Parts: sequence; C-alpha cells; structure tokens
Amino acid sequence: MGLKDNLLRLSDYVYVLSENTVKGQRVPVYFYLSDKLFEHLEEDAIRQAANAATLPGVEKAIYVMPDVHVGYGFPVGGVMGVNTDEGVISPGSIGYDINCGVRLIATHLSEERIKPIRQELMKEILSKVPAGVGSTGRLKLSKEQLKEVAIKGARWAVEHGFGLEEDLLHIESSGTLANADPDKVSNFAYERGSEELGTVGSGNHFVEVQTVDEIYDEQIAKRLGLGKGQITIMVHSGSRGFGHQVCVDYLKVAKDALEKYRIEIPDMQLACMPFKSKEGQDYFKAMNAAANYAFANRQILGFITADVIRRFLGISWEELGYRVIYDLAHNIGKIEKYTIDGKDKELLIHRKGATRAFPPYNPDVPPAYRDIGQPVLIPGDVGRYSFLLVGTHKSMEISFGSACHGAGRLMSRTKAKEYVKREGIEKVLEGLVVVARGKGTVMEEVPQAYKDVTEVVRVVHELGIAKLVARFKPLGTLKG
DNA sequence: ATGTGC
Repeated sequence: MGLKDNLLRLSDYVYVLSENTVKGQRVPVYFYLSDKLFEHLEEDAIRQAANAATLPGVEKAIYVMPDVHVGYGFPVGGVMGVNTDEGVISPGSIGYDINCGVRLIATHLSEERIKPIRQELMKEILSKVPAGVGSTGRLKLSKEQLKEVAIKGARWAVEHGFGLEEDLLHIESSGTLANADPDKVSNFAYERGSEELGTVGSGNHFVEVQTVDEIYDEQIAKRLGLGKGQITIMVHSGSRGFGHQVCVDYLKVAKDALEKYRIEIPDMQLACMPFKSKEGQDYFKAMNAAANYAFANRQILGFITADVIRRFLGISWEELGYRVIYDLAHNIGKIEKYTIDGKDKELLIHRKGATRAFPPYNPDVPPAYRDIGQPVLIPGDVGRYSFLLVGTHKSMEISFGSACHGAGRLMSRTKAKEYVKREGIEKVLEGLVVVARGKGTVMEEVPQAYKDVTEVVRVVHELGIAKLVARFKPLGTLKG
C-alpha cells in the first residue's frame, strides 16, 4: 500500500491526494496525468508533493504537471503557492537551476534553405557557441560587472551589443526582475559565474535550429508571425554555476534557520525560511539576481547563435529576420495575486519544472500578446518536437497560472548510457543531427531516455491550462 | 541542473 493507492481519479486527466492523507498535510495535491503518464508516476514524487503540502502558509493546493518526476525535495513539475504573510520560501522547491528556461527566436529563413546544409551549419554553431559542464564563454566578467548583470538581466546583454532593444518587449518580466540584490549573492557564486555567461550548460540544455512543423491554431500562429516550414532557433538554458551556487548557499541558510523559526518539515530537502524573515528575503533577492543572470545568458546565446547562422549564410540581419518571440522561466519563485475562497491573497508561487501560462488580458502578459495570452514554450528532448502554446483562463483556476515544462526522464543517466552502448549511438540517434564537444551528455540525453513530450503537451491542452499553437521539429541540436 | 557520482 503506497500513496499511489490513495490517489483518487476525478476525471480523465485529474487525480487528487486529499488533504490529511499524510501527517500535517494542509492542502490537497492535484496530479494532472493521462492514463499512460499515471503509470510512470513515481511513489517518491507523490511523497515529495505531499510533503510540500505540509509547509507553513501553503495555500489552496499543490499542483503537479504531467511531466512530473522526483526532484530535490519537491518534484520537478510541481507548483506551490505560499502566502507571503505567514508562509515560507523553499529554495529546493524552486530548484538548483534558478531560471532554467526557454527562448524562441523566429527567422525569415525557410526549411529548404537550411536542411541541405544543416550538418555544416551545426558544426559552425558547435565551434562558436560554448556548451558543456564548466564550459566558458567569450566573456570574462569581474564581480562588479556581474553585479550589473544581476540587476539588469537581459537588458545588460542588449546594452553590451547582444541583441536589440525590442527583444526585451518579448521576454517574461522584460528580462529584468526588480527584486534582485547582488549583495545577497556569495563571492563563490560570482567566481563560478565569471566566465559562464553566454554558455549552454549540460543535461537537457541545448541550442537548436528548428522548423515550424505543425500549426494547431492558425489565427494565433499568424499573430505570432509563424508559418509552416519557417526556421526558428530555440535556446534551453539557465543560470549555470551562478544560480547553482545561490541555491547551495541558501539551502544551508534555510537548514540553519529551521530551529530559529521553529519550522518542522518532513524532509530536510524542503528546508525553508519564512518569506518575510531576513533569511527569506535574502534568498528571494539572490534568487532574482540569479534569474537575471539566466535571462542575460539566454539573451546572449540566442543572439550569438543567430549571428553565427547569419554569417554562415553571408546575409544581413534584415534578411535573417531575427525576432525574439518569447523567453520565460520554468524554475522560479514569483509573487502573484490569486483569489482563494473569495479572499484576495498575495502568494509566492514556486514553479519547479513548470511554466507560467497566463491568460489573455492579464497585465503581466506583454502588450504584443495581450489579446492572445502569454506564450508558453515547451522544449523537446534531443530529436523530439518542441511546442508553443498560449496561457488560458483555466490555468488561473486550476494550476496557479501554470503548465508543464518538458518531458521528464524515463531512464536514469546510467541506464541511458548502458542502453546507448548496447544499441550503438548511430542507431539510437538515427537521422538526427546532434553536435557536442563530448559524447557523455548526448548518451545520457537520447530521446529514448525521456517520456514522450507530445503526450505531456496533449494532457495540458486537453485539460485546458494552455492551448496548443505550433510544433517545432529539430534540424540540428547543440548539446553540452 | 551542477568546477556531475558516497
């Protein structure tokens, strides 16, 4: 008898773990899954979500997206809203990769032009765009310079020649989060971050050249300037060692503060501090600083990748038609307002492997997209489709304005490596163009190691928390 | 995710 047996199926895509199923559980936990994805649901992921439901100040419900898997303390794919007056902030429930996120860039190029030369083009991207664990970029920034990055985010990158002013109009929070304080970030984080700005990283992070492969909503796609056979660039990356160190530093602060604030938690990995406490505010300000680093990172990566393509083809920026469609986080904590039981409340929404999906006419949706809803970007894994959706009103009712973020692992990294060694890399990656400096990450990230992102996105669409607009097929992928 | 793993 595990927790999975306690899940109640409410409808085709909704399961609930009622409140008080586990000791101290304050709110129910909703799982958004198809029958197929329910089979993959791990007992430990349920346990982690239920544990989070015991945290002080947690409101309404914990929501778990269809791409759920076990994480550090809180499951990847989890959404938690905590009252900013009485509640806590939990670094582990935001994740080690603060502002891990996705950027989508449109071009005027056509699939016919790129497909025949994709192998050579990807080699060029490999030689110019740094990727991999510990990889360093073309920038080496002093602590003072990084402090500026931490305050300005994507704006810093634009001011230093990486992109256009108008790019900023098409990024979540304009690519600059206001509540950042660079003085709350440790010297070690500045050391680790000094040479990593403008680098991809490892794991499922990538830079990809894609083609628009399928349109689900003609009207919205047209508004976004997207049509079949059009070339796009997608960037999936985060705050690298800088954000990682912020998380490490404040997990320690949180553990040390548990006794001081008399917080009892069922799992040390959920170490947290009152949001309004000095420790909580320090972490929040450091987290926003790291999130700004990540916005700057994707701004640089997207722009230099576009520039490599432009130079490779020997064309002008005008002919390339570089245009940022959107950029947003899927590992972050944000202050948002919700009405719960008729009361207006301010919540700190923890999204860990979950993407904001705000509806049309929400003031946080950029003016350019106000009437169609906020773009939601779902990166595929190697060789798999990626997706563009838009947020809906329903997400505000049943998921704190959130949707999924990707696919989620099926095989462990070790298992994936064994599988690739058994089958052979050529057979596993049949027909895919994947470039990387080393083989290790590619072996760990083969498509077979992941759940099917198409199924994940289908659940989100059917449930109505985001609406499908377009699908993107990879022509070439740069991995770490 | 991560100057990757007890």
